[in-house]
Amino acid sequence: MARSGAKRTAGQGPSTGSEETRRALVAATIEALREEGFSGTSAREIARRAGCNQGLVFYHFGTVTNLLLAALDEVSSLRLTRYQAAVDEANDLGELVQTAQSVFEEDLDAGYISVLAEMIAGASSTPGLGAEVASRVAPWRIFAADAMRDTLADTPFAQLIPAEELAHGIVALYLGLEMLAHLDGDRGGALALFERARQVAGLLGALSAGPATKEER
Amino acid sequence: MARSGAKRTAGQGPSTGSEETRRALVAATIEALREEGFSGTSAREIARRAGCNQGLVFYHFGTVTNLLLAALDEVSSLRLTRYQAAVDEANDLGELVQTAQSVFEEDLDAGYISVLAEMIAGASSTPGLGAEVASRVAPWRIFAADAMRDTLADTPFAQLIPAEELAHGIVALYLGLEMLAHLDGDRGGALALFERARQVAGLLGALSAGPATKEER
DNA sequence: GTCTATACTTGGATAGAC
DNA sequence: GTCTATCCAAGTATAGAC
Repeated sequence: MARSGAKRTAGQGPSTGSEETRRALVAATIEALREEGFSGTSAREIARRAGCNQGLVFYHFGTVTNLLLAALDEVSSLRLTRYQAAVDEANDLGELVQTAQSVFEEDLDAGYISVLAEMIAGASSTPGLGAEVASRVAPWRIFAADAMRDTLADTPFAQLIPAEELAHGIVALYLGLEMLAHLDGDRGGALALFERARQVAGLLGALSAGPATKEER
Repeated sequence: MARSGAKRTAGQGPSTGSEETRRALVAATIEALREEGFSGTSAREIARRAGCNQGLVFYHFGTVTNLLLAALDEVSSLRLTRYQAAVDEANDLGELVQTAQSVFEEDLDAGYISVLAEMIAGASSTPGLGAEVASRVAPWRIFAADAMRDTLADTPFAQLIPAEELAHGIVALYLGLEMLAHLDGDRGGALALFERARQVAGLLGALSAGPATKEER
C-alpha cells in the first residue's frame, strides 16, 4: 500500500518504508510481466498493482528497464535457490526428473519462467537490454550443468554427452515447454514428456546399474 | 516503395499495386519483429521499413495486430514448406538431424523463429491474441509429429515414445534454442547439441539396424 | 519517501484531400 | 490506393508540494 503511517522499530528495522515499497514494486513487476507481458508492463501498470504512485518507479529504480531487471534478479535468485534444494534431494536420474517436474509445475503456476521468457523476448526492443538479460540467464545454465554433472557422474552418459551441452539443451527445452504451455493454457504436453522422461530414466538406470536395486555405490 | 507509377499489365496482373503494398507491409513486419521485437513493432515502424505511409497499415489490415498475424501466417507457411522439403530428402535419423541443423541455421539467420517467439511472448499483452497465435503454432507440432512418425516408424523408438509427445518436445526445444542463441548472439551451444544429436543418432541407427549398412528395408 | 501535476513523446486509429 | 493531418490514449520521466 505504501502509505505513510505504520512506523517501524525506529532503529531502521529489517525493512524500512522505502524497502517495503521497493519490494512491492518488484513483486508487482513480476506479476505484470506474467499477466500482461513485456509490452504491457509499464510504470503505470506496475504502480497500479503495487498500490502506489507511478513516480515511485522512477524514484526508486530510475527507469522502468532497471525495475524489470530487478524483477528478473529476484526471480532468478528465488528459483535457483529452489532448484538447488530440489536437486540436492534427488538421488538418481529418475528422482531428478521427478523433481524437475514438480519444479516445472511450480514455475508454471507462479509464472516465474514467463518472466524469464518475456524478458528474453522483450530484450530485442531495448538497446543494451539483451546483454543484461543474458548475464542473468548464465547462472541458470551453470546450475543446470552442475546438476547434470553431479547426477550423471557415474553413468555411461557422462562420456556420451558433456554436461554443458546437455545443460544448454535442458534450459532451452524448459523455456520452450513453458512458453508453449502458457500459450495454449495446457500443460498436458509438457507433463506427458516429463512422465515419459521419468520412465526412460528408470529404464536406463536399471540397465546401467545392472540388476542390483540400490546401495551399489 | 509503394509509389503510384509502374503500371502493371493492365488486366490486373499477378500483383496489383495494392498487393504489392500488402506484401511490403508483411515483409516489413517480419523484419521489425525480428529486429525490434514485439513491442518495437508499431504501425509507424512497419511503415517506415515498408517505405510507405503509416495509415496504410490500417487501410489494408485494419489493426496492427491483424498485420502481425498476417506476418506470422507468412512465416509459418514459408517455413513449413521448407521443413517438409527438407524432411522429404532425409532417409534416416542421422540425415534428419543433419537437415534439422541446416534449417535451424536458416531460421536463425532469417529470424523466422524470432518472429514466432516474439508473437508467443507478445501474445500475453493483447487479449485474444494468444488463441490466434496458438492456432498458427499447431501446424508446426503436427508437422513435427508426422516427421517423427515417418522417420522412427521402423525403429524401436516408436514403441518407447509416441511421436506426438516427442514432437511437442522438439518444437519446444527448437524454440528455446533459438531464443537463447538470439539472446547471446552465439549459436555455438545449439550447434554443439545438433552435432551431438547427429552422432548419437548414428550410433543408435547402427545399433537398431544391426551391422548391415543400408538397403535393409 | 510519497503524492499530484505536468511536460513531452510515441503509438493506434480516423478523416479527408489527392 | 495512398498521403497528410490530426485526434486521442498511453507511456516515460521530472518538478515541486507535502
